[in-house]
Amino acid sequence: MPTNPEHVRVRFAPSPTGLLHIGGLRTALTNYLFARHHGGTLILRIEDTDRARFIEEAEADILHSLSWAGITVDESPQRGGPFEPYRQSERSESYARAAAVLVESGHAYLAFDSADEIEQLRQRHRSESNPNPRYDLETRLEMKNSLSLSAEEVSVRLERGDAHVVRLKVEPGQSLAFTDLIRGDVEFQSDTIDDQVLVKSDGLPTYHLANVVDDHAMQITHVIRGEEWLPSTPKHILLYRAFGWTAPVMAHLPLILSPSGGKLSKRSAERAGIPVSVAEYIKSDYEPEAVVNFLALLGWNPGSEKEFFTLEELVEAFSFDRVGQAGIQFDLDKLKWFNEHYLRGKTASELVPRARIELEKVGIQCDNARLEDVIDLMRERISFVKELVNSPYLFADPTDYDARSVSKRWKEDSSKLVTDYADAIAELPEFTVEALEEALRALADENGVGAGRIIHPVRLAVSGISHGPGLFELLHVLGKESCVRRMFTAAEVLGE
RNA sequence: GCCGCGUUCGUCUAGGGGUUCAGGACGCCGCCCUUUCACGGCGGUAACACGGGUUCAAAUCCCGUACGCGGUACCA
Repeated sequence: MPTNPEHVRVRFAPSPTGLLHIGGLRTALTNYLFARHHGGTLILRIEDTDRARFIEEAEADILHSLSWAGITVDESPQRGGPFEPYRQSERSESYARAAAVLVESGHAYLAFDSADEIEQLRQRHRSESNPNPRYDLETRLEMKNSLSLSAEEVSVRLERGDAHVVRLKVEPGQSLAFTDLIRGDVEFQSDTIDDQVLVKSDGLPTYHLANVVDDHAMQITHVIRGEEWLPSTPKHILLYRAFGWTAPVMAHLPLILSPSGGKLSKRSAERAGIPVSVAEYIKSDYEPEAVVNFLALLGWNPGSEKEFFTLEELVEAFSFDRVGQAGIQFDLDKLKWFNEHYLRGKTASELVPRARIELEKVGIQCDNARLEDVIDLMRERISFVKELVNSPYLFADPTDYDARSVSKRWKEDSSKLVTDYADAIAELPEFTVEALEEALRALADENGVGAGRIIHPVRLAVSGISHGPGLFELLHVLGKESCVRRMFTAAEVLGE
C-alpha cells in the first residue's frame, strides 16, 4: 500500500447521475495531468450515494468518455486497487462506522425531523433579510434531535425505528482556514455554516461524509475539483478535524461558464450550440485531441505561446501555478479551430472508419480508396469529419444546380465549352490532374477565352455548386466516366 | 439576504511596481496567393470595471464600491 506522503494520489469522483458533463471531463483531465506530472496515482471513484438520481448506464458512460479522451486511471471499480471497493455504494459500513465515531465523540448528533418539519423551520425564520434559514447552532434546539430531546426520548425513537439522519454539530467561533493551491488562503467562520446532514435517513452518507472518509482511507493527497465545492470545504475541514485526520491539499478549479455568463447549464449551452455531455462531443465527431487541448487551456496556460499540446506535452507542462482563478466562458469557435487543426493533422486512412460511419447514416456508398481521396480533397474545407456528407456531389451526380451559381457562371457559350471539354477528356490517355488541366487550358486557347470561362461552368456541371476543391483534383477523384456524364447532363439541363 | 470566490481586447489569456500609450490566440475586417471555396501568409480592429490610497513610479500592492459567479438540500 502506498504510504509515502510524497507520492501524489488524486481522484476523479463523479456521480453516476447522467452523462458525463464536459466540465467533469475537465476536472478529470486536470487530475490526470497533475497525477502524471508528479508520477502519482489517479483513482476513479464512483460516488453513487444518491439513490434517487442514480442512473445505471452512467458509469459506463464515464468510463467510455475518459477512454475516448485518452485519460487512463490506475485504480477504479474495473481495475481494482489496494483500496477496493471504488464504488461508494459498496463501502456503506465504513461510513456508518465513521458516523458512529462522530456521534460518540459529540461531533455529530441524531436528528428525527421530517422534511415537513424542516420546511416549517425555514418558513418560521424566513424573512427578507434571511431568505434561506439554516438548520444550525441557532435553530437546532427548536428541532427534534439528540441535542434537544432527552436521552430516553432518543432511545425510544431509536427502538421504535424512527427515521433519522446524522448531522454535523458545528461549534461556533471557529476559524476554518485552508490554503488552496489555486486561490491561496481561504477562510470561513464556523458560525456561517449549517449542521450539514452526514447520513441520510436511507442510511447512506451524503457527499460530505463519504468524500472525507474515502479520501482519507484512499490516502488522497490532493483534492482537485470544481469551484462549486469551495463553500463546502469548511465542512470537510471540520470533519477532518473531528476525525483527527490531516486534510488533503485543496485545489478548486474555476468554473466553465456559458457564453452568456453563468453556469454552463444544459439549457444555456444548448442555446449557444454547445454540447454539454462528453457523449455529445463523441457523437458530433469532435477529435478527442482537440477537446483535450481546448479543455486543458481553459483556465490554464503554459506560460509560453505554444498552443497545441499532445496529452504527453500537457502532462509535462502542467502546473497549478498557471491555473487562473476566474470563471471561463466556453468559446465554441476556439474549440472548432482546434478541431480543424487536429483534423488536418490526421491521415485519410485514419479518418476513413469515422467517415464511413457518417456516410452510412445518410445511406451513401463509397469504397475505401475513393473515400480516402475524398477526404484528402476535403480535409482543409471541413471542420468535422461528418461534414463530408454536406457535399453529396462527391459521391453522386448532382441532382440540381444552384440557381445563383448558374446565373453567375453559366454563360451562353458554356454548354459548348463544357461538352467540348468533356469530349477532350474522354480522349485523354491518362486521366491525371496535369493532363486534365493541360486539356482545359488548350481548349481555352483554341477558343480565345480565359481558363475561368471553362473552369467555372465545368465545376458547376460536375458539382452543382460554385465552390469546392481545386477543379482538376476534383475531376480526377470523380473519375473520367462520371465527369463526362455530368458535363453532358449539365449541358443538356442548363442549355444556353 | 448571508458566506465565499472572482474582475486585462467580444472570448481565452500574457503580464507579479519602472524596459508595455499592454504581448499572443480565437473571432471579425482587409490584403496577398488563386479557377471557386477553403488552407496558408501578411496586416488591422479591440482591453487594464470604478473610486480612493501606498509609492518618485501601479494593469501590477492595499482599501472600498460596482458588477459577475458559486454556495446557502436527507444532490453531488
